[in-house]
Amino acid sequence: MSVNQFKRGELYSVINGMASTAVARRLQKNLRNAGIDITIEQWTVLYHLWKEDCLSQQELCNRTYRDKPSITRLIDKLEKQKLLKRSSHKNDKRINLVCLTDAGRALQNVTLELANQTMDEALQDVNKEEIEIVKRVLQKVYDNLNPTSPEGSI
Amino acid sequence: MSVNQFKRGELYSVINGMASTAVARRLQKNLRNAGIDITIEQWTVLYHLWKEDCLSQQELCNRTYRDKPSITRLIDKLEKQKLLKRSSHKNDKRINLVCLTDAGRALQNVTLELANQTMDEALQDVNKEEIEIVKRVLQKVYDNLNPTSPEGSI
DNA sequence: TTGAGATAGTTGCATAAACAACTATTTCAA
DNA sequence: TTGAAATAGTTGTTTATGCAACTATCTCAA
Repeated sequence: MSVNQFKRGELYSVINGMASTAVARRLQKNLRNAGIDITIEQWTVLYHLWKEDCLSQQELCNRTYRDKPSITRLIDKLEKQKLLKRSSHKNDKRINLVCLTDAGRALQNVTLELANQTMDEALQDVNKEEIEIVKRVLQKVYDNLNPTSPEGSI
Repeated sequence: MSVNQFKRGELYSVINGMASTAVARRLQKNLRNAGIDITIEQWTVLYHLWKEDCLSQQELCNRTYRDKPSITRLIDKLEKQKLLKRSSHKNDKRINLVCLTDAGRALQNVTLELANQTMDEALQDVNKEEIEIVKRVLQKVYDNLNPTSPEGSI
């Protein structure tokens, strides 16, 4: 018999969606209220470029857990808004390097502050230890379902 | 200073998406492999009807954490597939009662088994206590961001 | 009694997701 | 050396989301 056979239906709802959707909506709202006109999905791409600029699209796929078509289209939009720019890799013409523009870099501080604020709202009255457990469990869930994923990268 | 000021950027990624996306993709794949041609979003609607049949669309919104247009369209699709049926409320003509058909009821056992199986895959090597903490924290996150939400309903 | 406001549901528009099928380039082994 | 397989990226199709604006019905207080 399954170890987790109790109330798994409910568990599905918990892990899948409700909290993450609420957080996403709130961050989107906070961005909008600040007059910043990007979606959270676009923000996520920028976030990874702020951590390390000039990544390939494939690398952005790995880091954002999205598939290649999704990244292609997100980058299309961000390039149209002049927040980043595609350029060819010197030695490998298959690869697009995606680099921030000044406008893209300019969004970093404001939006990270908004994201932090959003997480503060979300995590009121949740203590550090509990947060660590949630992080570890959700990472474990991910790894269980993606055996060959890049290790521990969040 | 914020209580949760450590690595909140990473936290965002954890709570928002990566695990829930992985679970959703896996469940979708398991459904597909079993030859069952519905999306997980559609499945979620059916799930709540299996728990309690003949709910209003508004009630389905509350229970699935989706907005009204989303539910309208999911129900459009499910009605087209003859898995459920809209009917008018006797006393209040604004309300659509959404009830399962025999075909809709027939999917219950098979797909719940697949969902349980999926959650077992996802939660390998995660113990009960940790799961309870994750449930509690994510519910807390949701409540923090949705002050007037229906209590504890998962 | 009536009409303003609340509630239930629908439609339109923009964005994003998954998946399959496609092109271009590179790698590597026979 | 060359060509099959691998890798990087794009396009098409279907489905779903959020938000705003809309219609229909109901409630309740002046």
